[in-house]
Amino acid sequence: MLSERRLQVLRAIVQDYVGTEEPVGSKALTERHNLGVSPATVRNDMAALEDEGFIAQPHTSAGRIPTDKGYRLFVDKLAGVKPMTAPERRAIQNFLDGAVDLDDVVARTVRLLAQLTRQVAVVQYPSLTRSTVRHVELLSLAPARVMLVLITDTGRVEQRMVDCPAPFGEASLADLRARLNSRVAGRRFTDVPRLVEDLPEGFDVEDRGTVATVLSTLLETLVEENEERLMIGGTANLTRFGHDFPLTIRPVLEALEEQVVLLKLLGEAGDSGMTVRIGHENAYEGLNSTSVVSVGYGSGGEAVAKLGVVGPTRMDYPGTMGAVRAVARYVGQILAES
Amino acid sequence: MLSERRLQVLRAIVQDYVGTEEPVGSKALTERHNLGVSPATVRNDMAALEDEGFIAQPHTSAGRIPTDKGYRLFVDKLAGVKPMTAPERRAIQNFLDGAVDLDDVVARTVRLLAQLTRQVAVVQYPSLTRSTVRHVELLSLAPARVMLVLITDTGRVEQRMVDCPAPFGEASLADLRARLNSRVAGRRFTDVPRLVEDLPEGFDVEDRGTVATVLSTLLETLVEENEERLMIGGTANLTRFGHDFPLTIRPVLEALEEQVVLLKLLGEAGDSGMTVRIGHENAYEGLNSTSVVSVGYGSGGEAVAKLGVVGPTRMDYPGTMGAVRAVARYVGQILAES
DNA sequence: CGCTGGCACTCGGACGGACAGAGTGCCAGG
DNA sequence: CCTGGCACTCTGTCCGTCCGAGTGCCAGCG
Repeated sequence: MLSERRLQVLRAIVQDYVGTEEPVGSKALTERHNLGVSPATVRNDMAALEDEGFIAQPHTSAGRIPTDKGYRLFVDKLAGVKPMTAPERRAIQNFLDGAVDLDDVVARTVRLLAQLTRQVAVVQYPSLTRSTVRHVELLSLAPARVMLVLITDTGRVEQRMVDCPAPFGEASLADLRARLNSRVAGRRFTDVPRLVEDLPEGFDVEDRGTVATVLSTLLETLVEENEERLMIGGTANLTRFGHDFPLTIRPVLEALEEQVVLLKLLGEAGDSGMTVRIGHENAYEGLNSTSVVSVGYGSGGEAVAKLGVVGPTRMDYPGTMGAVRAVARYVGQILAES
Repeated sequence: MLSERRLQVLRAIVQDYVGTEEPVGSKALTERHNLGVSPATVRNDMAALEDEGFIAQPHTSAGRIPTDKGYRLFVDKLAGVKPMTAPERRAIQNFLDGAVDLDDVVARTVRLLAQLTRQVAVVQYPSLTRSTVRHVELLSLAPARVMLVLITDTGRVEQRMVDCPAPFGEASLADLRARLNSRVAGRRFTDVPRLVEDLPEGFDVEDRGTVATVLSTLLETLVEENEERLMIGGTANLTRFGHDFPLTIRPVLEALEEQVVLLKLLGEAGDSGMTVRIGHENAYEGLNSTSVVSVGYGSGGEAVAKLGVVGPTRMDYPGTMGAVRAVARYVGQILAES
């Protein structure tokens, strides 16, 4: 077990390194933090911390920088979450309150997060699978062509074109619309398949094919995982990443373009509470020199989607975590109101 | 006027510089292109081209690189558009054919363009203002709450929540829906305001307020320019930009995040045919070291939106223009089919 | 036993001069 | 008008030196 002072030394190293981006030496440490001991003592502590794998030196006779393991300890034990100041809270609320629809909420959230943290922000659209159905609408566009519109409690709208095997009258359509809504409105998406299972049986033989087609399209829409959408922003902040650009930045940009990767990343994060993945803790290799801070948000008590930021492992964890948590909270409120 | 050979020299300089990214000297030119003259002659031509402002040297005694003006001449007079090869055409078609809805078409187009050109791709969603209305749907979500869904001929769907000043019955809603659609279905967006002007007059006094509210929301949706959406991709290609990263790349990333800037950029481009904006020809300062190649695309003869790529001024213009044109053509076909 | 000051050592980054190579401009001659 | 030749200029690179920051270790002190 590490002594109290050694933990303080680690904390000081992380803080200084995050601030200066340069390896920090024993002398600078004692000058900037009054640890009450001499550089020589700090050197001994540093050697111990290095043995344990919390810090490393880029070259012999250079200062130390934290390792992923060091950041992990810092986040877990040495630092809290820095709460937003009152003006910041007001700014967040004002900014989000102006949103006119779901797209706008998400867009504003991305901008806000990117600005607050000065990092890359990622916001997932409220997930279909955890939402409930508000309404299902069927529109006849042509005799054998129906548009299916699905509206969720979070305001998200999905639409699909359905080519029917046989012409489908307005009356039948109205009938289907009514029956469908009476069964699924207000229900969770996961329950829908069970609820509509026997629906075709109530219809005339000639319409059953069409009903089945419509239903299967509906179910597809519900499960289709690749319909999970997300929005990213603040990529310009990547330029503040480090000195060796092309190599570091490229895989990150690539990862950000692969929505699948990002969704997986957010998906792997814990369901409740804030998750911080540091450097190599990220399964995706291109993000090995980044940290991801994410948290669920939702309109009620339950999380319907996640949001977070991607930044260099050398980031201000307390501040970032504070911003992410605060934004998630306010977005939840906005969604609950609408 | 420049002699034929001097134009050839300029063409050769552009081609070599695009290929190597390094200033090109007189000797290298004569070796790689058989111009039939000696380096000394080429040097004289280069001096003339430099006097005219088509090329420049980064330092005394370095090779020459083309200026924006040089690229302009190259694009206008010296190079054509390189057509896609047959396999490339097939690949484009195959890739786009798999799309399931409008979002998917746009997403695939972005990926495709980014891959083909190895640059940043920008695709604008089919514009509302130039489209026609396919259907307007009204859904009652609560006694005084209506959802307005607008479906366009290009498959785009917009929805808006409307808070009514007074409760609005199902019968009235159905009435409004029917009257509204009979007037606007199949019409161009720009005609809609005129067509619905006197609509509230046909309703009971107590419903008129609600009808007016719904209509004004509809009109808002139609004109709201900031609803012009676009999708970008291939930002990872920015890492191939140049050597002096942070400075070059940052303003570009910032511009790409400002959808307003991009929309303006595409908007300023000519309505018909392909537009190439080189370096300082771009009004937006952050893009002064980039070129933008854009073209309109549409489902019929008329363009409903634009797409293009953003890359370094040092780009393969013929190839890029070929790819952009080909993709626009196929996207138009896909839209016409659906 | 832990902290401290001192000391020798190592290494990276900055500085500066020398050098090679590429490219130019100019000029005289064909 | 083209060409070969020549002197010049500039950049990038290599190499040796030097300086400073930082370390590890050790002996001494409380």
